[in-house]
Amino acid sequence: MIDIRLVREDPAAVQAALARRGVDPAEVEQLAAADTAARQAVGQRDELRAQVNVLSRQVGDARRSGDDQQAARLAEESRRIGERQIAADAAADAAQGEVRRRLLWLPNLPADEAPDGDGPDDNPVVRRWPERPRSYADHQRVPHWEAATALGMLDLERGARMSGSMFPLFRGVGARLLRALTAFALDRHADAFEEVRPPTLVRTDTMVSTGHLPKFEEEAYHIERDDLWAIPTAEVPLTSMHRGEILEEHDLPLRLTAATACFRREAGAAGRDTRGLLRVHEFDKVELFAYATAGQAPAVHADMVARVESLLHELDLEYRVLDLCTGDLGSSSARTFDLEVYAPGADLWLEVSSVSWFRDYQARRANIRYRPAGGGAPVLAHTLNGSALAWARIWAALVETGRRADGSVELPEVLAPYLGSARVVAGSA
RNA sequence: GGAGGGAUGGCAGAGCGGACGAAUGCGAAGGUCUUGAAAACCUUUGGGGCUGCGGUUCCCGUGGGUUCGAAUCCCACUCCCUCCA
Repeated sequence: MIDIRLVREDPAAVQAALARRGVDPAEVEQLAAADTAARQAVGQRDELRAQVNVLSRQVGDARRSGDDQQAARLAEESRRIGERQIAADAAADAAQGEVRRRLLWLPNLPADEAPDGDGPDDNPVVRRWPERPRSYADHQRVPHWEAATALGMLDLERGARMSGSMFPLFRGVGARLLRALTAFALDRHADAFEEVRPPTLVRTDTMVSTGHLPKFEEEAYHIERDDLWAIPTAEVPLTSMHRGEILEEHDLPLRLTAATACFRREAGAAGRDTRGLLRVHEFDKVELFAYATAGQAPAVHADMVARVESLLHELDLEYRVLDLCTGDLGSSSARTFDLEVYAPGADLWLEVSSVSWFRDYQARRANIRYRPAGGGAPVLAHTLNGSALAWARIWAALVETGRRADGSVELPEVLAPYLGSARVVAGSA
């Protein structure tokens, strides 16, 4: 949620900021009007409450001094006001609910530095590595769903038999490669990030805290019988890890990393990039996450991007960094860098990480604060997160990039400690 | 699955219908004393909303209810602990 006070004090600024991402200024006006109405309703309710409280105290006093007649009279008067208060209560609750509903649906304000744009085509490329585009041999121009299936690393057909299409089944070295990548990434972040293994099924509140609900309900798997949601990213449970808490400033930045499965319905994505591992309903991912002060946040954000890039260097994959424009920025995010890897076989840039700074948008939903080192009132924390990395697509890019003329695949040197001799995958035939 | 017990401020823990937003202890911050520290003593020490900054309102797991008045009584739910299967 954005700060309602900002809407009160400078609605034009909020309108201007949100207009950059296509929000109708009328929505801000309606929110401001709802807020005004809510404050009035709450004031009326509190006024009646105050009267009831005064009379109740007087009833007690009268009782104690033995004046039962006076007590009964005061009680009766208080009861009458109490009856009016019932309506005032309902009005105040409804008005506040309306403000909250509107706030929950409103996206975050983009950072000033976030580039303007209408959609994915307007995202500027801020960096690419290697600087000079690589050239690829013909044997690398084979898509992973062919190359890997031939080597017995991937079995999409049988995966689909179990769960439907877009639920991949990895096998043999293919399965081991996922385990290797996860271990590799967790090891690389162990210096600064506490490793966590959170639950992958979470309550509704937990999904609301990050902004995945109510707006993106269609994108998530929901287990109705138990009213639990399958997480689309470890960001969801990690944000709620300290939900409702007041942290100490000296504990910040508080950094966490987690390897989990992630689940996405990919509603509305029908027909787009559906082959192989390009777009799947379930994939493993290592996530980086941080709670920080406003002052720390930019450096923490930059560090996360640097860490992701460092992994990509080590895996020796060609990649580029995009600065997401306002038209493509995630709803909760103020600023996001996407990292895309080049997959020569599919001849596509694949998003493998999205490193986002949410400012206090999620913290306000999740009520995550910290106490300033010098004392004083608690302050909302900033949250940040990024994948490091999403393995299905990395897996695809590694297979395609590492494919050799004889059809075998050589995986990066850096994975040797995790793969041993399996680093080179030859046909099983 | 069944039977009990519990959930109160940073922590421990009292309160079980009316000056209770909450005793007490510990912890923490400031002060006195001291060359410095410890000890001792004094003071302060939960969070949110609205506000004409004088106030006012809400929060004792969550949501309802009873009552003039609820941390306290009733109901439901969630979570924790013990025992049984």
